[in-house]
Order: sequence, then C-alpha cells, then structure tokens
Amino acid sequence: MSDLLERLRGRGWRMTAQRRVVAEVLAGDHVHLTADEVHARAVAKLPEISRATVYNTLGELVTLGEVLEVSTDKRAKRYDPNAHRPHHHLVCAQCGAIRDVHPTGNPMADLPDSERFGFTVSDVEVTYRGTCPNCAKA
Amino acid sequence: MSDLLERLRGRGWRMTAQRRVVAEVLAGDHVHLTADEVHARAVAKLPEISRATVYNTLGELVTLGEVLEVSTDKRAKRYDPNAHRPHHHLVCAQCGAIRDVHPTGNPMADLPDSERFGFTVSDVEVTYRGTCPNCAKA
DNA sequence: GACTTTAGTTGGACAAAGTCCAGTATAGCT
DNA sequence: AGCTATACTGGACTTTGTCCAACTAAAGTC
Ligand SMILES: [Mn+2]
Ligand SMILES: [Mn+2]
Ligand SMILES: [Zn+2]
Ligand SMILES: [Zn+2]
Repeated sequence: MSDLLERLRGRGWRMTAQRRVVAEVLAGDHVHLTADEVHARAVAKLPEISRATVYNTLGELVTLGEVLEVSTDKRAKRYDPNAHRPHHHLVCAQCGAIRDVHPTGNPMADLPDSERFGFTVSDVEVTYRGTCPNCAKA
Repeated sequence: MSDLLERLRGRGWRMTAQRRVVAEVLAGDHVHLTADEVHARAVAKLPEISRATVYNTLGELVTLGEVLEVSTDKRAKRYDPNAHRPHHHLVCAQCGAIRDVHPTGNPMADLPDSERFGFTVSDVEVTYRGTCPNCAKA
C-alpha cells in the first residue's frame, strides 16, 4: 500500500502520521472495514488519532478514487481499498463476512431498453448473499 | 393492498388503525420509502401515529416477508412492498429515484464455484445506477 | 535548523436513523 | 360491558456520520 502513499504524495498530499496509519490499516485483500473499525485499528497504532480525521481521510480517498464505499449490510458504510480491479461482493448473511468476487457475464447487457425507463445506466453493483463455511459449521 | 391486510389478519394480526394506515401508505408500484417517509405520510392520515409504531410495523412486515428492505443509497433503509415478484433496482445517482427492473439472465449462474469460497449462495441483489430522464434534462 | 504558511488534526457539538422500554390504550374475545 | 393480551406512545438512548473553531505540524524558504 506504499504505492498508494506515493500516488497521494504526487497529488500534493501532505504525508502525516495519521494518513500513513489509515493507509496501513487499509492494506490487504478482501478488506471492507467500517469507518469505526478503521478508527479502532488506527488508534492501536497511533493512540490520539481522532474519529474526524479518519472520516476525513476516508472521504478524501474515496474522492480520489483510491477507495470505494460499499454498503453490503444496511448499517455502516464499508471502505474498500480494492478500487483498481472491478469486482462484486459475496456476503455472509449470518456473520457479515465479505469476499471480493469476479462473476462472468455482463449484467449491464441483461437490462433491456424497455426496462431502463429513459435512464442513462452507467454502473451495476451485484451482491451475492449466503452462508460462509464458518457459519455453516455452527 | 387489502389483500395484504387479509393475509395479516389470517396470521393473527390485530387490525389497528395504525397498521391499516401503514399498509395504505405502502400501496402502489415502484414504492421505496424510508421509515421516516412512511411516518410522514402516515401522520397525514392519522396524526398521532408514532415513529416507534411505524418502525415496529415495518419490521413485522419484513419478518413476515410482506415487505423487503432495500438499501440502494448509503443512507436510510427503504421499504419495498413489491415482495412477491422478484426484481432488482435502477437508481438515479442524482435524485435517488428508484424503479423496479426485471433483467434477463441469471446472475447466480455467473458466479463460478472457484469464486464462491465455500459459501452456500442463496440470493443475488443487482443495483443499476445512472441518471434519470428528469435529471438528464437539467 | 528556525521561520512561515497553510493544510491537516482535534474534540466536541450536532444531526439523522434506528432501538428500547415502562406506562397507557384498545382489539377482539366472552 | 368487562377482561386481557397485544399494540401504541413518547422519550431516552445508541450508532453512524457531519461540521466547526481552535490548534498543530509538514514542507518549502532562507
Ligand atoms: Mn471489495
Ligand atoms: Mn422494488
Ligand atoms: Zn458467516
Ligand atoms: Zn434523477
């Protein structure tokens, strides 16, 4: 995720301890944390980082296109650092676990003109729901 | 929507003025109101209905499978009385207008086993986003 | 390395969406 | 009409998120 920090520096971002920590927290695959989860993990590395800064930083990352907002459950927004490879999500209805998935096919093509109501359609979001292996055991 | 009231009576529901009003508010096609919108419209018909009752009633309708919760934007949940015909949604990114749509194809079939991570997948939700004719004009 | 500028951070107040509960009212039964 | 379980109410509380004025510090200049 230091690629990210490089790109951001290139865009005129001041490199602060807070931003570095948020970027660290967002590293990895299948990462879909809420703002408060990001804050909790950031605090573990930098105790006095504020909620407001986490919200600000996440918002900026979203604006810059480096992080996506996803709302797989109906509660808090989740922040997804996997912004550069298009993908969809598979969510466990019990525990909320989220995996990135790459379905075949093109759902855009499956919406006939007669079902577009004059809209200009620009994007599709697909969410698969089910039960994860862990929850299936219990 | 009086079919609904019949079914509910059959399930042992007491028929109260509040529940009748909530059911009335939910009548129609392409209806996707937030709880507070339902409350506002219910108040117009029955001034002293409380927010708590609206939330309770909507929750019960969801449990009974008579209404679906959808979260097309990242804000309040929306309540969808069109629970008996499977469908997906087309949302205007500007004004939030929502239409029910029925795409062709079967997105379930588009998720290969190798992309299921051991999950038992039971449901897919597809949200199309774009610009509605109204917002396109402006 | 100190100075300056200005972007970034902070904590707390505020707002919106939703839950919970103790007390009150009433639908439906007899 | 009277009884009782169910439903309703209003308010307190929680969670998620936004906003702001005062403070802090990154990065450029000397
Ligand atoms: Mn993702
Ligand atoms: Mn719908
Ligand atoms: Zn699970
Ligand atoms: Zn629109």
